[in-house]
Amino acid sequence: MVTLKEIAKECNVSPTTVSNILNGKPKVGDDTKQKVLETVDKMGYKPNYIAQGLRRQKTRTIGIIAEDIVQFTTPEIVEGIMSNCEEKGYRTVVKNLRLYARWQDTWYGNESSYHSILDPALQELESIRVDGIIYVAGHARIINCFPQDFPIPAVMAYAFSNNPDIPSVVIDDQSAAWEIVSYLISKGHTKIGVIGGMKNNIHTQQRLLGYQKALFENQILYNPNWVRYAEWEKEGAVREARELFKTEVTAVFCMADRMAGGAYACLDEMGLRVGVDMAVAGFDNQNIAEFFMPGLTTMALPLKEIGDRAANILLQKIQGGEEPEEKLVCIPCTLIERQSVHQIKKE
Amino acid sequence: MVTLKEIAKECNVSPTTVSNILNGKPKVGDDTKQKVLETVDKMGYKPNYIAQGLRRQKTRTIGIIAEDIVQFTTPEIVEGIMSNCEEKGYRTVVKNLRLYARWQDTWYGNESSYHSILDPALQELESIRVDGIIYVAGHARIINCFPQDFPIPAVMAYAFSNNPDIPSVVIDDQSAAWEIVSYLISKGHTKIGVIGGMKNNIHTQQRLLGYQKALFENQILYNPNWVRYAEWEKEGAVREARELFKTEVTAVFCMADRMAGGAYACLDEMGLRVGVDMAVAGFDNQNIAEFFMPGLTTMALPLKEIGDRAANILLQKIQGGEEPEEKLVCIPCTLIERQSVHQIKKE
DNA sequence: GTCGAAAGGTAAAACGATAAACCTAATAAA
DNA sequence: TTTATTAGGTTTATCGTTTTACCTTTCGAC
Repeated sequence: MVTLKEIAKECNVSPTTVSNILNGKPKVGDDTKQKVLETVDKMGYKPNYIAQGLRRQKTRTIGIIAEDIVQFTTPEIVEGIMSNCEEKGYRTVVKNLRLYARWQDTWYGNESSYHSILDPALQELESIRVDGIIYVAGHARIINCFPQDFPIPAVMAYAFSNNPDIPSVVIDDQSAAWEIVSYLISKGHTKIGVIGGMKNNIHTQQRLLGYQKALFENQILYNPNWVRYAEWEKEGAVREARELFKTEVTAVFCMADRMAGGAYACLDEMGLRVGVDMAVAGFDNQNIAEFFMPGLTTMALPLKEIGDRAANILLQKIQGGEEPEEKLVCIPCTLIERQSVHQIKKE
Repeated sequence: MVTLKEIAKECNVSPTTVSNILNGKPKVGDDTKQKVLETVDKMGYKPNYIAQGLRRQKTRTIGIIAEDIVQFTTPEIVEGIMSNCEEKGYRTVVKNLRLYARWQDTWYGNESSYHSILDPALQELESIRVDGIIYVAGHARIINCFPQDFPIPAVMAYAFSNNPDIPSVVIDDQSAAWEIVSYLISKGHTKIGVIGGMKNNIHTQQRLLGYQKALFENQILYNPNWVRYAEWEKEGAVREARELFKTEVTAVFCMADRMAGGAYACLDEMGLRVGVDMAVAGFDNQNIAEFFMPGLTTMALPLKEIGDRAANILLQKIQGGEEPEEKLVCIPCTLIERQSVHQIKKE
């Protein structure tokens, strides 16, 4: 591989001059500059980022820690981070924790097993001397991932840090739930069931609040019997839907598209038609939603934007040294209207 | 950040000794070793991979070039690469070309626009001084991505290189198509339609060969009128299915699950039931397949294994210097049986 | 004619680790 | 006794850049 020094020798100048030219420093003559640039091109010189990093003590590299890269939310968040970083001349290195694969879909390991997975990844990023780190969670919760005095600037995406110094970028669950439940109400539904995720999960709780708020604003009584909890998966949702659809609900708000799939399956069992006999609303706008028949009305997650904002905050911190004024950024979701929610007459 | 030199001073030994201890070299006394290791731990020393990389002229980093990381096949291939590399002590750096996003879903840009996207990514990986590169394609074709005398060891995943020195790891399209069509035949179907992808695409052509082979082995006449081409997407498949289902076919082999979604939609329009009135088989086992109603019988892509094998080949080349004996590795797909294919009586 | 500033450079040190060569004392072998 | 070997180190150079400090020459102003 050709080095600066070789370019310098070829042009009869010092390595310093070549370096100055390539880095756009002033005080170089036009003819020298041209000759050097030509030689660089001719000899196929590629700057050595390793050597640069060592000397500059800056790598222009951002570390991304992903809880699970095959989780459906992750690639798009990562892509949001990457494209923003790339635009600003930063590289990214992804470490995949494979959390859910390792915990065999239990969603929650214990704290010590978590740290035995996380800490080596963190170590590694420190050894690479990344300039900053973004942690991409698979689902929202409060995570104890960065120690109190963590030396590298960091940002959380899609979850909260228990360390108050770390900014977090999350979705606005409550408003999103409010929006889609309000939509159901606008279509004439007043008896609206809910199939939530895990009961103590932040997504579930916030979305339930949004549901309650929408009901309250429309003076609809909140009936706790119509609120059921599955485990974010289709099977549990089928089970809960069977019970729920014994009641007089005309619509159901499922807190995940996968669970809406369970509601569809249950209705199919019962010989009822989605969007005709029962309205179903989802959440996530996972790619499966458009293949449901009829298409699932749902809330689209602003995944790419989450990554984008997280990167913005981190890079601002790194480049300008400024702390963001808001430590918690909530991004709104978007209603995607398909055919699973029908209009009914008000009673 | 604490350095080797500081550890050395603290322990009254030379930096070399500390380095030797940390790298497991022989010729160090047990007491010195223990003292150094304690100090390393106490002072929180993290080796500087940047400095290591510069001195060793090896970064233990593999570059991954992804055509599009949000393409459904990509994350799992990448995960396969990452977990294999991690196991062997290699890091990975992902560059996302965002090809399909940039080409606005046309699937094919022209050669010069392609290189204006690829070349900077390649340059960047060279500047990082990666030890090797894996190119992860979004769909199979012959790609002109590495120049003839490319100086860094490289491997293609999910597509072919036009440079014969570069090994490729791809799926065995023909056998997979043969397997699922044979399955249809085993269920009594003899009039089997096909909805393929783009006509000149390698996947399409190979899968068609598998289809023909299965027919031939069962002495079923090949009827070209039953073979239609959509563009890998649902909408085109609906269009083609409308025509196809005017014929006497009892089953259809769709070369992508998304297109099977189109067949489902068309059958729904016509008031026919999948898995009862018409058998539908897919390809990909994309996550949507299990949410189809009834569940879609399809071929699962060995994505993780593709990544795993590609990494194996690359690392062997890097570590041992051996060229792989086979330049083209085909990985078989797996039949996933759900409910979209029913048994019919033979005539 | 001298002083100051600017233009256009160069030399040497440094970033943090490691490889290669070298050193010393103790022990073993001849 | 002499020589060789080994254990347990140390010294020095080096990887490819960039930074800091320094050096000329030229030109314009006074």
